[in-house]
Amino acid sequence: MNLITNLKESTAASLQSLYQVTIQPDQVLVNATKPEFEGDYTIVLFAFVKQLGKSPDIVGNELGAAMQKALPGIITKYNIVKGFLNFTISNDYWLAYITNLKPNELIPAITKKRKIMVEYSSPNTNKPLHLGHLRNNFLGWSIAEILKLQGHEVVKTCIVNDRGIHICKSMIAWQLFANGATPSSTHKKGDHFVGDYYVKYNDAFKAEVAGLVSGGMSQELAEKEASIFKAAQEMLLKWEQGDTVTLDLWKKMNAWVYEGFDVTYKKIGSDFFKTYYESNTYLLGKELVEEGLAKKVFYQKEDSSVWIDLTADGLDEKIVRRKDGTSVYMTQDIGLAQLKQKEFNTDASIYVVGDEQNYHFKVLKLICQKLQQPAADGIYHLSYGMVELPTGKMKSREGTVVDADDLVDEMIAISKEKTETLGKVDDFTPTQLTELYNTIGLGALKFFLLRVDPKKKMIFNPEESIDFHGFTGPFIQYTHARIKSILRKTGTTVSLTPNELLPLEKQLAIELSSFPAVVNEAAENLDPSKIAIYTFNLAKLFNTFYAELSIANAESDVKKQLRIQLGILTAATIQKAMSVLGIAVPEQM
RNA sequence: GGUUCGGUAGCUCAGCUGGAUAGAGCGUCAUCCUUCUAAGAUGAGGGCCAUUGGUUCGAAUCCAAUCCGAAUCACCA
Repeated sequence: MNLITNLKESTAASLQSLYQVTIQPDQVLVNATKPEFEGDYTIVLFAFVKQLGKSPDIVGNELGAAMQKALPGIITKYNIVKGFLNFTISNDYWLAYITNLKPNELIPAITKKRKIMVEYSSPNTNKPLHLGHLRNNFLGWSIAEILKLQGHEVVKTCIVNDRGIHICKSMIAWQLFANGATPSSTHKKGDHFVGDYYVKYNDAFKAEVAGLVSGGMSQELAEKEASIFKAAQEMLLKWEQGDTVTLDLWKKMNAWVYEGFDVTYKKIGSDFFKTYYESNTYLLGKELVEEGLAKKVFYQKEDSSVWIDLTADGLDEKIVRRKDGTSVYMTQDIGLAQLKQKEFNTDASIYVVGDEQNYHFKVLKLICQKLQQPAADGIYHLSYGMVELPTGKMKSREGTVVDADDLVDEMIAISKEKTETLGKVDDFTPTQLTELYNTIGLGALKFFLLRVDPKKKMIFNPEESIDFHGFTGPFIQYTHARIKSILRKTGTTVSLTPNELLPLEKQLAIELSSFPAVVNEAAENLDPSKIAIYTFNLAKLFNTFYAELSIANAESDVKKQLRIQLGILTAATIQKAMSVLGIAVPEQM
């Protein structure tokens, strides 16, 4: 059993037998003891003191003695300072812990396995991926891996927004301005090629509107009357009517985009078990509306449009079917939610979508619950904040975005440059070097985007390149490479039983022991940053350990073997933790 | 205006189910490579935790009000 859980339960049991009070183990607060006090773990006594009407010193002493008796061989001593009960855990406990821990069994299997869908990425086929998509992809992929590490079954999905007026805009612009150019004729990546025409559309549109406005038309009217906009609208209509010429163009241009996306996804390591296309799902939800009307969850207005009244839940009225009988975004999404649940029989469904859609998902979940859809309670919106530039928001139509491909390439180029300057990998083959540059460049980028709380918006300054020192991916990768370098020299065979433990060795053991709890926390909060922070702290601690104590030239063989074991476990924990962030750790760098 | 989310060091961020003297990284300054990889370590400096009031033995953390910022409140997706 986990030591902290053990301490909590033991505290509750001791309080019960000492004072006949019932306290839930969860209510016992166990902290790591602050370095300036003696001990390893601290129990805060104030909570019980009040209830018992005794002084903290008396409760502390009685509880401390009882705990020591209850956990023989684990608690060696205790002290009380101002209402804090500090326990010192025996070295033997930690030595046994280290000796018995297996590098491939760091995370205990959970008992309640669930089937969870994670939907992420959600690209539009009118533009290439940008920095915001990267945050989405890394978050989605990572949370899926964290849940898998815990033992859950995870289905990664992607919904591609491949239809609509915005797609028609780039199609129109291509017809008008491309002269039959293609990605291969211009040597451009397909998604970038198409994205350029989306920008061209907006330029032409703006110019046309400006012309109309200077001719005396109001801005609002000009935006509706611009011929290029009307052409896009007309195209959407043709698309919906199944016009073959339009559909062919649409298929052709989308194919270019997918070719480009594939390259990017492969590079950044995103993968999906199933991809849904909005062109296939946008009509979903029709029967659902009927069902909702029958269940009296929805109601119909005079103009025959269908609505749901959520005012009792503190929200608004929401339309679910237009008067012309077509379904809206919300209805499609409910339909898709139902489809996904049926297809995969999921217990829970996580949507990785930006926080501008918080309201949408709140409503989505509520409607699914009211319709009594299975697993409606298992809908979670992993809401993340925008990535902004120092100048403000990124806008695709204005071309002020940090492009995903460009950024990835730049990170890899920087890692190449730095690696060459340091000159530590002269024995690598060209293939190994390419792989290493990718590993480090992507590691820096992924760590940068995953180390902060997902729900907070973050600012990215393209002028300052992403760091390779300190709280970064490469720092952790470096620590791993360092450990592996030592282990290559010392070997990894451990046979002697250790018998003493220095403070730094103990600190490492304690840090290692908290990994499963960190994974749990990350999974419960859908927050990979918890793992990023933990891994950084572990690496930092190891580096201090490394600077203070020698492994290869330890004081004795027993010490050497103990430290080899600590090295093995630290490397394994770093590797595992980084792997769920999507970051590989090199053997040498 | 309603709802939701933010405001912590010069910058980027932890800490938020209340607990001991508020922590990292970057940047600045100073030390440490003839001993396991210096993408490292050690130290210094840097704070009215937005403001005010409340609850409490104890508040960055909880409550209320105020100020500042963002998102949303589409028959767009």
